[in-house]
Amino acid sequence: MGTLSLPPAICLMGPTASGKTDLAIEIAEHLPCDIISVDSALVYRGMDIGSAKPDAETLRRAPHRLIDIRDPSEAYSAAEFRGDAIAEMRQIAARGRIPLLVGGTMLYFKVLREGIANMPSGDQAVRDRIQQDADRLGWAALHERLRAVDPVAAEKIHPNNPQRLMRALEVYEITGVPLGEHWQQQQAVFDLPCQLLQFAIIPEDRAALHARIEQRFRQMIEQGFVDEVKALFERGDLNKDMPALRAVGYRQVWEYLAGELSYEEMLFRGVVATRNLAKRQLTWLRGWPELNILPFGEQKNLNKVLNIVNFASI
RNA sequence: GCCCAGAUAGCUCAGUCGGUAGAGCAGGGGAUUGAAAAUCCCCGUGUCGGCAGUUCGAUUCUGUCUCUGGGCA
Repeated sequence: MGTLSLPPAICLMGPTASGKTDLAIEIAEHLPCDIISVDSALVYRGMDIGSAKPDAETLRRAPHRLIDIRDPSEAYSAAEFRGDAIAEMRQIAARGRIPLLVGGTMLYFKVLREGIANMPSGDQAVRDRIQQDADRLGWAALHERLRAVDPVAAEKIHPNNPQRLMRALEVYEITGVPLGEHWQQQQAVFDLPCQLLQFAIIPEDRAALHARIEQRFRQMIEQGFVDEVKALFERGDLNKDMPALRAVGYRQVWEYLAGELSYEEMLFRGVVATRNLAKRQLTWLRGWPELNILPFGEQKNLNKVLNIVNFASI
């Protein structure tokens, strides 16, 4: 582990629609905490309803950092998140307060804890070039190309996974060093310089979470989700391949607005996409190290968190 | 009432020239290093609508009944 140059922080994780935000705000009312959002969709401005971003009133009472820091035309990344989050944690600690990291983007939590290899960020020009090769030769051929220069990565990446093949080829093309070697070079220096007290809301009953997800999606629609996406749709400079518009719900409403889906189909697929997301989030959480598990929708969760935090004497 | 078309996995359907069946979606499990709310991998026994007949053998052919569409009266 690296040096513990920062005081401990609290993490609150869990699948979508599990009530993380509500619990976080309660915690912030009882402890001197400042909230940092750990969410790849909340970073986008103008994406409020469909991302279940806390409303303006809530944000006034309990400010969230790392929300609304990107335009939907821009990309954000796990590596950027790590740098941003640590900077915010330092600031919060400097004021003698406790960072409370809340969200459902599990890769961000992982990268925060364990670090990320020092590699170049994505380069659109390089990606376009690789995509052209893929269109011409097929991804199977590109997988072979990767195997020749980076057998370690090729072994780990399935030939049907264009996104990861793309990234591995991109890193090699830009640096001339295989992804596999970058991973090797990753050192303890990347470890997070502070202790984390980790909590996760994990629904015991999947059906209950599914019900909540469907109810919430319908509620978003009632609150004007379609108009929200319509505003993005009509800007004219956005498209549905951009990371922001690939977000759950936004993609389906976008396709509805583009005439590719009926209203009913959009509703159904939006709910399904959200359920699938929750499942993937729960997969991350299963076997997550040093986790304090909180049941779904329990009043006692706040006390449980306060007790454990007290015990850890933060 | 008559005619036609259907009835197969939770849903939409394919298929079996007679040897008890498989896709997509849903659902479940897993992976996860600058797109991660992304991307990808694995998982399919179901009285093949009921009953009867032909047959060594019927989900498949025949008859009949029930139900659902559509048409004609």
